[in-house]
Amino acid sequence: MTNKSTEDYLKHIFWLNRLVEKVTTKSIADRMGISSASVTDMIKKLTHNGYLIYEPYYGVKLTPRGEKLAIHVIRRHRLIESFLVTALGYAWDKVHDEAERLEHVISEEMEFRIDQFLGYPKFDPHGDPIPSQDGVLEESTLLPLSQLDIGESGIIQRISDSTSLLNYVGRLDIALGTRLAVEAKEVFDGSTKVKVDNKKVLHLSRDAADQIFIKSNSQKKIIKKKNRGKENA
Amino acid sequence: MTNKSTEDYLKHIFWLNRLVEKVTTKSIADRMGISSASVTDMIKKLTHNGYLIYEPYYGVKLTPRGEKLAIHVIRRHRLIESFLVTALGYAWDKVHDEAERLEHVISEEMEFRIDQFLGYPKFDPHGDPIPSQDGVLEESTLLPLSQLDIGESGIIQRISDSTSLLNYVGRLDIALGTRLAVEAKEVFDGSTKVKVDNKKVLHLSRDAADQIFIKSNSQKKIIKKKNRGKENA
DNA sequence: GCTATTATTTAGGCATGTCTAAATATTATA
DNA sequence: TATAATATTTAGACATGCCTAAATAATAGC
Repeated sequence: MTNKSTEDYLKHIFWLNRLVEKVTTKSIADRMGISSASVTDMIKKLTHNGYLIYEPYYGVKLTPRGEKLAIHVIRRHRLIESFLVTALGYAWDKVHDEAERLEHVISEEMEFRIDQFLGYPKFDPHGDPIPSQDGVLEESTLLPLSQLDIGESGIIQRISDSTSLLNYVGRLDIALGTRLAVEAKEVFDGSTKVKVDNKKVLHLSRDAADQIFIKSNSQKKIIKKKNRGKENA
Repeated sequence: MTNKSTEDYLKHIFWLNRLVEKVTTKSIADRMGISSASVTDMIKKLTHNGYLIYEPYYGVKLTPRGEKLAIHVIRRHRLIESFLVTALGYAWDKVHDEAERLEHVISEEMEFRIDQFLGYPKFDPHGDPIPSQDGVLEESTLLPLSQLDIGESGIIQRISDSTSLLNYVGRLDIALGTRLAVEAKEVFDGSTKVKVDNKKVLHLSRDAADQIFIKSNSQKKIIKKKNRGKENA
């Protein structure tokens, strides 16, 4: 079996790869909150073990083997989150940390039994797609709230799985399924003014609006957008 | 939080204490399958952290703090085993290893939610008592099969939670609730000949008969008996 | 194109938990 | 009780994964 560190590095690298052009030593260090020197060491080990290809200053790329393991960890994470909500009645915005630890210790059998218990779900409680058993992770076709134009509206389909974000939106009383309409966008700081369910009006920061995903009424082109931050599972 | 090693040492010491008079460095090393030198090191750390009192050649004793943590780990282990059986349909003799890993990572909240989900059970799937939330572990009043006399019979209430034993009894097709009657006992090796549910006849080794516990029809005195082996949770 | 900034690696450490081999202490036995 | 057997500890290593400080390499800006 692989160990926790390996799984964590590969998971973070997998997500970084969707966020930035080059997954460099420093970007990994920043994301994981550790020193670059430590990352250098681990990159050597992961490369040695066939999970990565590395070119200094250019960055790392996951090998098929590395990507497979990363996606497997994400699958376990999302299945566990779903299970905690469904079987144990956890609030959907409180499952992240528990899953973060459990994802490294459950057996294949437990993974399978959870999947079965849940009826082979396609999405987790945040609206994130659950990778299939054979390692396929669906690409999202949803738009971040930050890309909706003024006057557009839609329903929240996914909210990035980050503890601080979920805490925040939890306090705002919005969740998956909530309908939002964009009333205004502030050029200065990129914040968005939205009307919630035709009632309350909220101001969401650029950061938040980047991580809240909408199925728009007028579903339009998806623009490849680079943001940053420690979202995802 | 405490770490896995600390929890494992304390758990093993707790059980050893019920099995042998003196929990020595060597007995811990043997039980855990590691070297005595390693145990010496860890005893120092655990003593330093207030979990143990140690006297060379005499052995270790858990402090109240150490015993509390050991029992807490046992509680988590047994709740997890129960949960895997009840919620995920695991076979009762296949949950040990999974629980062995999960017991070190679940949160207090998860422990509580599992307990609640199960309806605050008093016993796990092997018939072992689950320690209460405030750290009380019931003493068993059951008799090991090895102590029944010829002609006595009873029902299996508990089978020690050891992977190899459970594997063995699983193949023999006996489980909690099975009625056994003692037909003969072999003086030479301590083995027991039992009739199962008035049908099949089985020969059980001394080792197995020590770890299968019976509620006898003629419930009699409990004799403090010392056995050995890596049973328990 | 050179210098300043930034990124990366190396060197040397530390903590954890394990090992083997050798030294030392204790207990058991003849 | 002396010696043999056993238990324990010490010494020196190793792997993992992290650190800081210093050295080196690359990129960016003037």
